[in-house]
Amino acid sequence: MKLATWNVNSLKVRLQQLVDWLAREKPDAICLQETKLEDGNFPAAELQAAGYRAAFAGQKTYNGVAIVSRAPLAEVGTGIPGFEDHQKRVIAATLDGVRVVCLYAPNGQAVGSEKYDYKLRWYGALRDWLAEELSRHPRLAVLGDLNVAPEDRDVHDPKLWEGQVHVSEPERTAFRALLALGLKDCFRLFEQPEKSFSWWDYRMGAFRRNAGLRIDHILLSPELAAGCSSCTIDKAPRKLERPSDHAPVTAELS
DNA sequence: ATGGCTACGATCCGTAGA
Repeated sequence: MKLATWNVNSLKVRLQQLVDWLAREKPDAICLQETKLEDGNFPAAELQAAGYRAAFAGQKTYNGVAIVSRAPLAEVGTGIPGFEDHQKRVIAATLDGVRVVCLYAPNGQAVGSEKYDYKLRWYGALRDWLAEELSRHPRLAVLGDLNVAPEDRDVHDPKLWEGQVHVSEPERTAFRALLALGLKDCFRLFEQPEKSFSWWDYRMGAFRRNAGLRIDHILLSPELAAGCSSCTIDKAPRKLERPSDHAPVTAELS
């Protein structure tokens, strides 16, 4: 099984790029973030024509998540149970016997801001919920834009970013709390090129300079991690005209 | 230099992203 995640930064703008990517990479499922579409405008017909069905939870302008899958999607749920949130950041579904959780973590804006507090609260609620999901679903895959660069090697210039949002110690601690549940950072199960990133700022020629962060992640339960054979970041879509600022991340499972 | 793009919904600028 091939699973992927991609923050498309507007599915309306990136639909053709997504359809092209699906045709080329043929994943079994892809988790999308920042669709920025109300559910009535979700391009279900276009994706169906490409051979995929979808579960989605969106809103205008901001946020919005979707799971796009070849197999039927069962037990679809949205949001973190018990965590009141009008922002559409979470959708989960079961496909081919795998529980897939698609996440768009809050950005956090600036350390100490109200949005930063919300990010840490969101992570706390996420941890508790994933602990339950893991006990219910031994085959659990958590994919998405988690908006945390877990280690300094996930940051192009750790000195420049030191203490900043996405890198601050409380955020990294919140991220590690997910790993403490037994989830594995799939990308680090394998030898990877140095300076591997999944996001590059649109400004300052950041992509050309490879001035990026690795903030898009695939976390796997122990059972799925044991059968994982690869995890890669595909930089090709970032080179296209009008790209998303994020690249897709893909994992192969047996 | 604290900016520099991009998307969006609103106008011809503000908010947000990361």
